[in-house]
Amino acid sequence: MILSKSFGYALRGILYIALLQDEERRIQIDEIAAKLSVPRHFLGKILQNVVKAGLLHSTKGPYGGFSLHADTLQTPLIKLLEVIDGMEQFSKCVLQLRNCYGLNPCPLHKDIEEIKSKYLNVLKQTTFADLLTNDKIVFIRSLATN
Amino acid sequence: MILSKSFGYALRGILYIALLQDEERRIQIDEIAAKLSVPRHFLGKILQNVVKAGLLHSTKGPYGGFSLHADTLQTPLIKLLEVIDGMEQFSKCVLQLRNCYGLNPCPLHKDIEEIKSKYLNVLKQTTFADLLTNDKIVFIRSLATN
DNA sequence: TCTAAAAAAGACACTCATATCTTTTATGGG
DNA sequence: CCCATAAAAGATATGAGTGTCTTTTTTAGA
Repeated sequence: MILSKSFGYALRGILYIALLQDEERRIQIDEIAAKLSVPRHFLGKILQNVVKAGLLHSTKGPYGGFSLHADTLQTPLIKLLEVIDGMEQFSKCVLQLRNCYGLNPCPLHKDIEEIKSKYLNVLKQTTFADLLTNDKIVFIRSLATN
Repeated sequence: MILSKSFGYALRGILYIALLQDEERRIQIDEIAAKLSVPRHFLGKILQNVVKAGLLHSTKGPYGGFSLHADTLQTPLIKLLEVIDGMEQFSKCVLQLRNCYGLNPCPLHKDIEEIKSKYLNVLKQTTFADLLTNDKIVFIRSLATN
């Protein structure tokens, strides 16, 4: 799997918050989990890490919940991947060989490096904002597990 | 991870056999596991599936071991991926959404489909033979876990 | 200060990929 | 036919990712 399930939950959660938050309202985990059909407590743990990483803000207690930081929408997806899955998949050889580089590349080295680099570019160049189209209703549908 | 550990073991095993087998000699699992530094019994189970899938031949008993079928070298890598990891990663949405297609694509749909398709093409177009360069010594080094 | 609401944190369970060890089955050669 | 060899098969273990449930901490408002 290219992206972990956790990454998918995190991304969908962030986009949902981005769409529905406003000055007055923070978004609660119960609402996100319900609307996206995602396991509530598991999502909680994931968003917790996103908060620690500074991509989300959270407050406890009544009227609490999650909201985006000012600059989160301008953040590239790679930042989220770092937080959730880590970057090992990019640094490590696909065949998991320790000395795969330079004069001793693994048989798949060249072809796979090319794909990895295209993939990395997408994640570096795409921001959360780039994913938010203007048809909100359709978009929210596209976030639900359905 | 794009390719599973098992896939790496299987590919390396097949290439090792391809390089060192001849009319007289079949290659034993003990030798492969030792030379590639791969867990012996785990590799056994993996190659067993490769045999069932018809990409390898095996014989038990003295002078037994593994050998390639005549046409295995001309087989594309995708065939091995089907056997080891399955093709679900290509058919499923990266965010694991059931209804991701057409009018209701997930936010990452377009970009990721493009990468998947490049990746799929590499696996379809590359055969085992394509991976066998002519510098055998260096190549075997490139197969070892090291 | 008390209460209710909400995230954080901790404990535990399940599944799957990976790994190890043991037993069984098949086979070539004496 | 027996023995040694080698793969196949079965049982069990480990770790990571995923998921659930319970308890703790924080905070707004009465």
